[in-house]
Amino acid sequence: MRDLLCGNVDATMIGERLSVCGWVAKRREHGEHLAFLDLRDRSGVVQAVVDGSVDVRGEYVLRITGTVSRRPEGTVNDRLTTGEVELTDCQVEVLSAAEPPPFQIDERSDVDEQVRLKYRYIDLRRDKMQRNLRMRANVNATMRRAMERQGFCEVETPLLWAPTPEGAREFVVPSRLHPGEFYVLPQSPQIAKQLLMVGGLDRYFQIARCLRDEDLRADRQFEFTQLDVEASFVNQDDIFAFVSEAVLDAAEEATGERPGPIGTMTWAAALDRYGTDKPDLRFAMELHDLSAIFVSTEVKAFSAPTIKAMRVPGGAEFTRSRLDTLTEHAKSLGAKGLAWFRVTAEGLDSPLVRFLNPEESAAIAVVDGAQVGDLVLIVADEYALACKVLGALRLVIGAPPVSQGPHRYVWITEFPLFEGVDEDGNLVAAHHPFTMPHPDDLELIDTEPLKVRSQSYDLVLNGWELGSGSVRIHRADIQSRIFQALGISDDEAHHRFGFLLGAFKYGAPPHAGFAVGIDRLVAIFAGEDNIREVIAFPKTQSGADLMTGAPKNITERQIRDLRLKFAPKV
RNA sequence: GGACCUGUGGUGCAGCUCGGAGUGCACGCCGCCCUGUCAAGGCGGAGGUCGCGGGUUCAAAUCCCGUCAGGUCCGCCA
Repeated sequence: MRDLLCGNVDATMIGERLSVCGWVAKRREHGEHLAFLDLRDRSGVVQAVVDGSVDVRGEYVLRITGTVSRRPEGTVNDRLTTGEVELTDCQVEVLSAAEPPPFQIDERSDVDEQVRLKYRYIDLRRDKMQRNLRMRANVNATMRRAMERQGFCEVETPLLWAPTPEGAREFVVPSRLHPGEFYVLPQSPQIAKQLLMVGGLDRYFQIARCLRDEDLRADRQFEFTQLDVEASFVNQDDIFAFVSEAVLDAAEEATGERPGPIGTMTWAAALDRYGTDKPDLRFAMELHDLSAIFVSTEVKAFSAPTIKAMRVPGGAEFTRSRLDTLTEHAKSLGAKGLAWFRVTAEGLDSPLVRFLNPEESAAIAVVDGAQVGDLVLIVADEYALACKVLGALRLVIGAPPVSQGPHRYVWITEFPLFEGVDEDGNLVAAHHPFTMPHPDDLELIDTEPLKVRSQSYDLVLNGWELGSGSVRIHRADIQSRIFQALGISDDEAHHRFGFLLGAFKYGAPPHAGFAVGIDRLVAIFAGEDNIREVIAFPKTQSGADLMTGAPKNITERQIRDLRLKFAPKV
């Protein structure tokens, strides 16, 4: 039907008679004797010259057969890759007529996302969406090659899985053949891939869809895609090497530049220095601890276990209203307040300054090498809250847009095994209950469980959590101690994870794994601050698909077959 | 569950503080003119439940209350 793509027509073809197919991107009519048509397909645009008027409108689908000709002197268009040539003596065949689209398909117009999502099939014609989805396909292909090269075997795992309550809320699928019973869609192939290790697959990967019925965000959809990895007879460093290879290959494919090796940082250091477990290393503004200086302070606002300070370069210029906004932000995150100190040539400037003793003033004035013109922000609270609040302010004040700055990867290691206790007083697993504790901390499980580090790790890029993984427990004795600590009885463990524990009885290899969030990875490569821009058919924040109308009612017949009934709305 | 922002011809925006006739801008659309444009140009035209409901008022796009939709965030995301 066509000889080549619109964007590939070039000067080497001059004189040839060729056919191209595509959509009318633009028409410029000059009376009844001359018209220009820009024909667009996935590769770009080419100009066709029509002698006489032509009865087509925007977005008509055409097949144009014409002679590739050099454009006349002075009419070359440098902004088009095909701008040197044009198609002449054109024969135009209308393959499909089109109504005027609900919005204009060009990169200049900024269309409301509600409209774009309703007509996603039109939105996808835009050059940016074409580029993003193509980049995503290339990233997938590159990572798949990297895993295969490293001896990994791609295995598909079920979408209809057994409920394993705990963790993310699961999407539930009613069973027709077993009324009253349910499958769930996997939050991740976690248990399946561990069973593949018991099954001797040795090195598994999958570009896997994961589903979680949790509230959506700019970086979270109900369904998302991971490069899911698990390997036997390996340690944490081996996993870092496998995953780095795939991610760095993907980065090189997407950006044309291969990043250097990915460094590591402990979870404790990340929290202490950046106030988060996913630090954005594109900029400094590290947190500093002034607790020792204020240990016996007279300043009431600073009578707290932890005093955390952050220098804001040039921040002395912040208006009072901006400082108030920052204070409100800090309070909304749970802080009691936010103390600010302008560093001026005459000393510190702050409502609190008259309460400080000279030693305290001096310490604040030199935080992080502060200079005249800088601002120092201080949060006084419990350690974790002070870090978290200042870490959030650090991002609000300093973080560059997603599309700017270098790509700074880091492995975050030694996450705590437990992240606190639930309302029943039981410990809560920070990662999942199959995570191997740090070998040096096994003795602390019974005495100081919250201090136990785990062999789990995250990959972070520019402040985004790209994925996480861990060395898994493969020994029944350790697993049983962990279940005990989590308040999961033998009976309950057997009920919930019996098939996995059963499998481990028959010879489980030591194994470890990881999963990389592909939506987020591609979004950052594409300079998008929202993963919807790299997903063909995403859902809105309320989980609706504006194009299909999902979620929708099902028929009475379907309800009857599934033997469902609905509780009245509360 | 909560906080904040947005909603005005097909699209994007201005108008909203400080109420006074659906007023304006750009793009698109329709008609006419135009033989080298490429964000083509010129002339003319059509197109509106100011998201929806209620309230205040002589009078509401504008003020108040509620609600729906979209977005950003907190909670949530083993």
